[in-house]
Amino acid sequence: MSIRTTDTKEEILRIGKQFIQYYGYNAFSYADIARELKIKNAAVHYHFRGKEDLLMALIENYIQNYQLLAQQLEGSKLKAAGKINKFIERYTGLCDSDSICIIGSIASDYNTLPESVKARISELIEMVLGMVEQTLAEGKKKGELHFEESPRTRALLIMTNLAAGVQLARISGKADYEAIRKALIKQLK
Amino acid sequence: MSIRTTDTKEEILRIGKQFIQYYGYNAFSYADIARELKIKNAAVHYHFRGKEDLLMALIENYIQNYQLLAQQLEGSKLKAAGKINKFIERYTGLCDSDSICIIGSIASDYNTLPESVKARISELIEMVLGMVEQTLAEGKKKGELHFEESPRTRALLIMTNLAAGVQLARISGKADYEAIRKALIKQLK
DNA sequence: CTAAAAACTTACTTATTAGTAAGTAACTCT
DNA sequence: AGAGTTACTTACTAATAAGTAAGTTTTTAG
Repeated sequence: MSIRTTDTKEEILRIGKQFIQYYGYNAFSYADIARELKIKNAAVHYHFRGKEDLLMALIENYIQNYQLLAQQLEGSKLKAAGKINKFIERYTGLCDSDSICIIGSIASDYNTLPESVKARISELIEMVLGMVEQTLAEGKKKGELHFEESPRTRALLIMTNLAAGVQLARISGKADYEAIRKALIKQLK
Repeated sequence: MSIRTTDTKEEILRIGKQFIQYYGYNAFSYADIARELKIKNAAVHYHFRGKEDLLMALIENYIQNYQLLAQQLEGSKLKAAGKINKFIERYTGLCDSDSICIIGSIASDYNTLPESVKARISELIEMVLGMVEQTLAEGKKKGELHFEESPRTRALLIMTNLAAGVQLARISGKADYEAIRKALIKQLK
């Protein structure tokens, strides 16, 4: 068993994710990925038959990643506000690297995607919204969080604030994102 | 003086706007516009030297459009809530045509744009946010609107809810947008 | 050590992209 | 009516796009 210092397939995923978050899905090519990793065009095609396959793989990664977060939160002693903050932190991280979340990025290009990908994105969004919704519902039940709307609506409000917040931040600056972030936390108290 | 039934330049702008809002800025080409209008590629280049120039023209249109709205609101007898509703209505309209707002669309492709365009988008966003902020501030002062945050922050929250709301709606359905819309209105009471 | 499988590169193809130079038709102004 | 201007079309170019077939190197497993 040898130790592999670099795994090309994972590197492609890493760069692909970076490009989607930084430039947008329809603004980069396999050639760009190849150039970045100093491999050939065809090598990218070897690992991912086409761009859609790469995107699909990234979506699967994203889903797994959130499922992992769900498990961690379930087994944690964090209060509801702390759990919500874990979601918020992900967006704050994006903001720092002038990137937007994959969902927000893909949302702009949504009508250019094949049905198979659209369907999976839909599931991903349902999952994330469901997680936030459940966390909010529990927090409210325990008296840790306070809000007027239904948990679903509150989840929608929070996630749209965050998704568009990072989009806005790279145009008008991080101060606006920070204002949003602080307001979100305060609103739940 | 002849009556011109179609003005190619305006048709190009119309289709360009449609494509940006439906497919995204980096997902359509001049050839697509030409095909749609049954003119030649070069005719599009004649009116707009390059894609950036077309985008810039659309941004200018957008700015003018909002300035017009600003004038209309200033001279109107609408209460603050009614004015805010005028902003919301624009997004509701987009939602109905499976489209997203130009700003949201461009935000995804922001890092692929030349500095000149970036700067103008920045100004556009400042203008829109400023308008909403001012409306909110006046409404609060008159006791017509109620919210905790600063007018700027509240404007950020509303506009990000709307921008990402329409993005979300074409993936997860219009019901989610409607929930957001109603919550926004209710929150200000 | 060796065969097969995995991970590539080389060398293409076909389609699309943005863009332009040169020509033509139509309108408009005097 | 004729000259200039406007609004195009025709016919390209050069660059980039996705994708693939065939060959080569590297790794792994027996």
